[in-house]
Amino acid sequence: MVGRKSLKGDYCPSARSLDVIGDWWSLLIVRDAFDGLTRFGEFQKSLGIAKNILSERLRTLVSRGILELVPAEDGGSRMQYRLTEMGRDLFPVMVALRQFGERHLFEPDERHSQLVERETGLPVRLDVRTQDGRSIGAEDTVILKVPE
Amino acid sequence: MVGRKSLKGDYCPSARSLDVIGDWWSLLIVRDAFDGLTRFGEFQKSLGIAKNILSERLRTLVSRGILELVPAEDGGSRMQYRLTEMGRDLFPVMVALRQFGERHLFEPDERHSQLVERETGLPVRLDVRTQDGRSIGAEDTVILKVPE
DNA sequence: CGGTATCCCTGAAGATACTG
DNA sequence: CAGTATCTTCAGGGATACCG
Repeated sequence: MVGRKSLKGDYCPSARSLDVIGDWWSLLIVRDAFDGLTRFGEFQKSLGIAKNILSERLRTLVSRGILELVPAEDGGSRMQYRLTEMGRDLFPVMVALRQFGERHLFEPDERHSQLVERETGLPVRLDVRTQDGRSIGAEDTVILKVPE
Repeated sequence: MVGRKSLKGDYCPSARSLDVIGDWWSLLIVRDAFDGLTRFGEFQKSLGIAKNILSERLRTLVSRGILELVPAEDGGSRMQYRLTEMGRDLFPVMVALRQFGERHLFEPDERHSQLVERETGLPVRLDVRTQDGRSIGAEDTVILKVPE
């Protein structure tokens, strides 16, 4: 994506994810998609990105299966970009980024947008757990490598 | 970081996070740090990155408070890079990326590394919940914007 | 080993004009 | 409105040489 080698063949799932959505604009587009944006113009206005760049990014995201291009609901001939099921699986990534930002990148008195449950207004959190539900930290984990 | 405007002033925590760790190399360095790497040479070998680039990235990560440079444990005069507490708070981000990659970017028969609890060997998972512990999806949430 | 200093090159991003 | 087509710029990144 930049001047770097692809990580398609890497055995590490995180690396592959970075290869697919690891560039700045793509993540911001996905963020906006979670935020309900669907139209080319909406993304452009929100991001202040050049149209050709946006066009290329959207096309890439569609080709990777993160977004899909579907007829707009308003019945017109226009199309809209929507998150696929795969795209929606990026939700935890977005929440994790948000949580980190909230915790470390705002001054105490500084306000920021909040992610809450629609029905109840309760703040949304995210944590790492074992399969049997115990919450754990990085220190408690280890990576099992694939034998080369 | 690339040819783009800074998001320091953005009200969205996700955007700010991307501003701090949103480039490819930084995330891979952080991944390796979680994996236990601490030395310049270890990162270089693992990533195959040019030394000047690695040097600059490490310096940036230190200046942002993600990594810290501490005397090596072996008593020598060497230093080592370690995750700060703030850096360790990126753990959920890494796990989220990993989980997405595992789910969507590997063939069914393809093997990948695994993140497990050290003590028990149990796989590690991550999910989004409300404050009172109910697991929820993106559809159930909404973003409360900060009034401009 | 653990970097710093240069040089160069590529390609990502912006601006702008144009099209259906 | 929703893009495509060009052109240009500029900084990120690789290679290499050098240093304590």
